[in-house]
Amino acid sequence: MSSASSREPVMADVARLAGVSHQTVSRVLNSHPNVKPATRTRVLVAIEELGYRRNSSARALVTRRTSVIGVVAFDLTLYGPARTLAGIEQAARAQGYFLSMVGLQGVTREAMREAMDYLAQQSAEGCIVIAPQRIVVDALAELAFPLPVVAVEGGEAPGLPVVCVDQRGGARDVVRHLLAQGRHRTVHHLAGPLGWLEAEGRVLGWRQALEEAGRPVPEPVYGDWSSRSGYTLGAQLAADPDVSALFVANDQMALGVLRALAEAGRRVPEDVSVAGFDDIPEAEFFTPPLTTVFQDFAEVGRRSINLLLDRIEAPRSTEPPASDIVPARLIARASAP
Amino acid sequence: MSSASSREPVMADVARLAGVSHQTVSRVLNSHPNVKPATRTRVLVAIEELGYRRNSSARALVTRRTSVIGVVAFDLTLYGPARTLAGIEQAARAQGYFLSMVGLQGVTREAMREAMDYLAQQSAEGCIVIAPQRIVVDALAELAFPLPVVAVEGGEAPGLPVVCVDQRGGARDVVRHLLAQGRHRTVHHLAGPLGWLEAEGRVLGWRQALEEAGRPVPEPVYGDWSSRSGYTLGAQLAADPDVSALFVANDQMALGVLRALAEAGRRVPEDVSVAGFDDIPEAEFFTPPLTTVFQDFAEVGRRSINLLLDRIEAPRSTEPPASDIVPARLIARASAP
DNA sequence: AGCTACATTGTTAGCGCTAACACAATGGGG
DNA sequence: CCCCATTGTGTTAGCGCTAACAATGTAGCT
Repeated sequence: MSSASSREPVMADVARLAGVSHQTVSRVLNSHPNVKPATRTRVLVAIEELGYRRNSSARALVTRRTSVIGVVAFDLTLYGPARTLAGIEQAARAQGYFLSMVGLQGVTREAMREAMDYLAQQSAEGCIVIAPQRIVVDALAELAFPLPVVAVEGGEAPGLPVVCVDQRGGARDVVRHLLAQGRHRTVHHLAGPLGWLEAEGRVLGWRQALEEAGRPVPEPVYGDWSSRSGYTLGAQLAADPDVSALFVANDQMALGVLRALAEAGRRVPEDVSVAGFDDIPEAEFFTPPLTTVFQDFAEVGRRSINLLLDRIEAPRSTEPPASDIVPARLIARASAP
Repeated sequence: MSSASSREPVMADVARLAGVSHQTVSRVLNSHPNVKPATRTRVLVAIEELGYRRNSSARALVTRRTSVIGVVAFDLTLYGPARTLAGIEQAARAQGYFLSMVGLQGVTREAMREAMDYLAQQSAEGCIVIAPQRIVVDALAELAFPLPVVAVEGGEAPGLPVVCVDQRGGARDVVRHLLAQGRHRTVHHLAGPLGWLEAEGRVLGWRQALEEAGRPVPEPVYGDWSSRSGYTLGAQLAADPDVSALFVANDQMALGVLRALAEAGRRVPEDVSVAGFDDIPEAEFFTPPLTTVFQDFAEVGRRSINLLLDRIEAPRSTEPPASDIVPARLIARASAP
């Protein structure tokens, strides 16, 4: 390897050792065509010997490309966002991009602008926003940002490229599955919080499936994604004898619901059928195992990087922003067989 | 704001508009002392007017500081890492650093080296590794890396600065709590996978508490953190009439255990007391609510950034690497009251 | 031989910024 | 009224790299 030296080696050091000009070293590093194989080898040997690494700042300065992509996320302890981030990270790395993380300090226009400023400060080339709330998507569509943006899990948004899972289709499938049991007059819905696009999509799908089947559409109840809210609201629903099938907007809330139903003495699935959404790894081990909807977040991450890179490579494309919808998949388990 | 121009404004543009030299603009931006207030104002106005933003690459090139900190994480869908990352992100931003995410492609020396190379390529100034496996910490301690490193959740590691939660203390508290009920001869342990430092710490604390109390120490059973493994191994433990108190190494596995016990007809806590570890938000809504141990991951994130920044500011400090242990807190609930 | 075409390498000029120094302009103290 | 310290500002020289062009060499053809 390299002998300890006072400063990191630079291109000129490699050039000297290889007996070429620094430009030839640059050519080797950038895979330019016209370098004699023998020369290339000498350069590579010199690089290895010195443990040389190209200075990314100098490179970015002259090429005007930082290879940095920003990711803005609101809450990574939620299953979906964490999973999506993992998918994004892998896809970005595979394409030679670096990922810069920014947490959103609150769900406001102001926080959104702040996060974007922060990324612009780093000269990020583009940005993926994992923020499933309507207000964030609206802010994104309104404010003109200095860099290309792709929203993830944003439902349909006007004038904004979006990648998301087909919430509506997933919800429709669940409700159809519940109705197909043949013993429910209708399906009640414990929805996610208002203002969340995923929650809205699931409400839409649920309603559509009921209307399609000519069933009454009860008023949905709104939780906040947490098991706690599932428990509290589940207790109310458990007290309502009309409730015999329940579609809960995510698995965490469904956990709380299962608990509330158990406490109320209503058996699942004998008395009440319950279905969730997300297929978190724990869902299979709820009491009873939860029927739910699987979302391929890794795929969402991959597609969002692709969409973003398209926009980065073709900066002023006149095409309208494309959106990309990943299908959901019903997973039937004992809570609603 | 700014009028549309063919290229982004640079410092010289601001200087021209403010009628000063570009160096004065630089002084204003870097809060140098000797700038007349009137001049400073003129410069700030010009910056605002042009929508000027300093080029971070150029700045990094000359200062030799990128303000980038790398975070290497293995699996962000685990509760602890996701939480820790959030803490790190906030602390880093507050200190003016950017965060670059790298996923570890596997738990090997090779993957570790690869991740570090990737960060070195970006000229990250330092790096926090969220990797709770022994092999990763060993690799970290052995390989000499080109940048300062802090490990998180690494237990005690020789020659490596580490921030972690007091696993041992937390485990000890749980076991003491279970024994204090007065109706258990001993406490069985469903441990985390071998090779995970957190798992090892919890085994140590569990054993210590039992020995302290003069109780027999049964052979621990090893799971893999997943609810599935908790369910499978829980079924075995449920069949053993000696098992009346069970300390499970994390909440996810505890969920599986609760299910297995329920299926085996053993009531919790009447027949078997169960305790977990982590205090995931769902734990309160298990059936029954789970006694567990809270870990302050946000604090862990904060402290790890502080430790890393210390090492970055004082590059060749001769002091041995400091470690930092965050206390754990027992949360008693119905599963082991 | 002489000329063109092309492959290969070197030379030069920045990218946008900060550090170091140079140079006014000021303001007491002798 | 000069001297020197202090304050404010401008000038210059890079940081390490790539793009553009210039300068070789080398082969193929007439």
